[in-house]
Amino acid sequence: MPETTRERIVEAAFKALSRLGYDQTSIKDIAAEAGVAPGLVHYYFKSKEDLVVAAIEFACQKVTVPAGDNPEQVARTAFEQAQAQLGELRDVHRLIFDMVGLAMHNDTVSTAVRQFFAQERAQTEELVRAVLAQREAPAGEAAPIAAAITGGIFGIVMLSILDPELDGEAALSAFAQIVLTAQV
Amino acid sequence: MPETTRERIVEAAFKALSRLGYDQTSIKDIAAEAGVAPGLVHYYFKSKEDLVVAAIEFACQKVTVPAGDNPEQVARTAFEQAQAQLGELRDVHRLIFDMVGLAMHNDTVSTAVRQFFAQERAQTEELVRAVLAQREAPAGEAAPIAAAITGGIFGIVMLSILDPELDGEAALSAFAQIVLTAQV
Amino acid sequence: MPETTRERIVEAAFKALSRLGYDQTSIKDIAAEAGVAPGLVHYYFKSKEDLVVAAIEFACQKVTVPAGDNPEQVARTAFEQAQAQLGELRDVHRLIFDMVGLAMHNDTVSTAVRQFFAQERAQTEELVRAVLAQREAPAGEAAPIAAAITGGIFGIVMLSILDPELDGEAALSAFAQIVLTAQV
Amino acid sequence: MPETTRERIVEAAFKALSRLGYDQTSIKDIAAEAGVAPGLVHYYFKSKEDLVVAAIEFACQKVTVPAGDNPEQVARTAFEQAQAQLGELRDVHRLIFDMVGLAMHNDTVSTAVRQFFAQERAQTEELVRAVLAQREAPAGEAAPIAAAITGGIFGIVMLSILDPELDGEAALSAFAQIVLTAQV
DNA sequence: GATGAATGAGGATTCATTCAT
DNA sequence: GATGAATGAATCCTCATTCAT
Repeated sequence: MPETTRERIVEAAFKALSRLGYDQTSIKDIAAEAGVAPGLVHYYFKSKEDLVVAAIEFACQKVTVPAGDNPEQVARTAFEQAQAQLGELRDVHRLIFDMVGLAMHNDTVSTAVRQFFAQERAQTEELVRAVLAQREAPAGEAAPIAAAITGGIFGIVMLSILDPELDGEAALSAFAQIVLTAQV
Repeated sequence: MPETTRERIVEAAFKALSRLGYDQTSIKDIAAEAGVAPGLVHYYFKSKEDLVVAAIEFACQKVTVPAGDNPEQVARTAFEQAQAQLGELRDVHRLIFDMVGLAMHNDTVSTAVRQFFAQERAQTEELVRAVLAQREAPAGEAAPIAAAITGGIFGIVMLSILDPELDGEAALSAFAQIVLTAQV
Repeated sequence: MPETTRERIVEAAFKALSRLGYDQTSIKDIAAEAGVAPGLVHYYFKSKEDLVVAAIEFACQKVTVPAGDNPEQVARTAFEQAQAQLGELRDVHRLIFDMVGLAMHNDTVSTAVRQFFAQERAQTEELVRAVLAQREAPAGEAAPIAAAITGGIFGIVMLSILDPELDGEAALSAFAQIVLTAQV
Repeated sequence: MPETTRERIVEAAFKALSRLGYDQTSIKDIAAEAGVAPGLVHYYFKSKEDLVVAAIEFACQKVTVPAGDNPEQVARTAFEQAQAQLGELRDVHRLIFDMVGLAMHNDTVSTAVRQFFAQERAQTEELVRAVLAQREAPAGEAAPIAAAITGGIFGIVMLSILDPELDGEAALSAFAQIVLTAQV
């Protein structure tokens, strides 16, 4: 595994940030997690902020997209995948929601977080267009619909992370049915 | 308006936290905003954490609920209100999303944030039940549906706060249509 | 001795800076010298820079000026005083010459150091004018003469601090004779 | 120009130190200025201190001395040269005055700085002796006189570097007249 | 209730120096 | 000779918290 030191640090940052949250994670924590000296972190990253951005980008890579020929079918799969990721990508989600707070007050981080969601929205929009085309419906509302669906999924994920009592899978199921049976 | 010192501090905390974010807001900032000495904050609140909880509870009070006889109509109003609150309650939303990050790593705050969303979900669930009853549909799925709708709205609000380019109102409109025309 | 904590810190800064030099003196050193917690230094002074400025101003107060009726006589006394201060104000001089280096690269400190020398120059200029008047000589060149004399004295003091082998008193004597016997 | 790497580093150190000051100049800065890797600096110089000494010695070489048959005339030329150097050797002077602060607390640097001024003083003393001989005056006081003149010139240069408002040339003119018309 | 001085731990960051390649 | 990754100590500064008044 030809992993560079830089990559080790980014991965360590991702883990530590996801576990402890931005302001409870010190550079020292990250260095310890990566098994390097604290000073080395600043050799690769100008500031904590910069490292956080790299960690967010690392998180982005963990997100995968379903593909297929039948749009309606892909949409179903996407919802199922969202349910599966409730567990699989818990660390990514924790990081992202932690960063949302930071993003509201920090431009650099804001850009990275926005990119994460923009990427999600773009993929959803593409799928929405395909489904609308399949249904021979007008595609005019694809953008707001995609925003609504993306927002919807992440909102549900957020609630489910915050409240372990809440059945996230059931909520996502309900959301899937709502979306897939709606008249648009 | 017989506002107590304690209330002044809570309100100042709400303002400062909403504006600057949790870890950029110092007790000194809050004391300055309230016009009191820093030491006094700890007279009323054991710790910063405790004050934050009070600020979250203060934010909860700002949230209002639509009411009415016709459930379907109330639901429509609720979505419209959500759109209006995109602007009106921006400070509340900023505070809440800032606290989400904190809540994932801090039990005390977690409880307060969970309560905020639980309250929202409970109100939505009640409305969902009413609508389902009106439509003579089975009410079994009311809880997950309410979770999906609540999550959906807050997810969209979150995206719209993060990205000023995103048209939150249009997304909420699309979401309203999706939810109201779905077959459940 | 009704000395405030703030004054204790300034005095400690003066002592420590004069002894160790700017970049070898840490805030911790100063706090220790003052007998207070490190954090308190920043309670009174926004930054190390600010504290240094206060220390320079403190040093300024230690400088005294001779006075008298006969200008020529006052001038002689002033040179004698400069010799005496070679020992008495050694700490002030060490601080000032240490700050000269800093002043060349730091605006805040530059202002303070400039003020120190400007004050010296102004006093010298006043004396030069009085002597020229007494001698019934034209006063036109008072400013550059004052600059030359002030610069001269501090230059000699600098050399004498740098090189313990150099006989500062003798050099100041020679300088006094040069200045007092010159035809201007 | 067969400049060795070592020389490139020393020159880069001179430039960087003169521009930024001792403690604002990192080894990395110097390496960058020289176009070499940071590690190489320590291959040629045991420590930053050692490099600084080399830079001071490099600065010494930039200082030239007037020569001639008529001592009184050479003295005049020397003062004129001092005025010209106000601009030409500004970088040397900046470096030297920056190092004065360091020299007071650091023996290695102190030696180098002392040597710089000792060299100046020796040249001045030689000239003083020549002038005194020409005037057929006793040479006994040559050493303190030379110290006074050297200190005087550098003191004026220092004031003029510190305060751009001060007319250094005029002050040096006044100083020249004082020295050349004095009865010693 | 209210003040604000005082504490001390902890954080990000910088940097001279070392060393394997 | 030359590189640049790696180290770890040290620094300034911030801040929640305490407490005498």
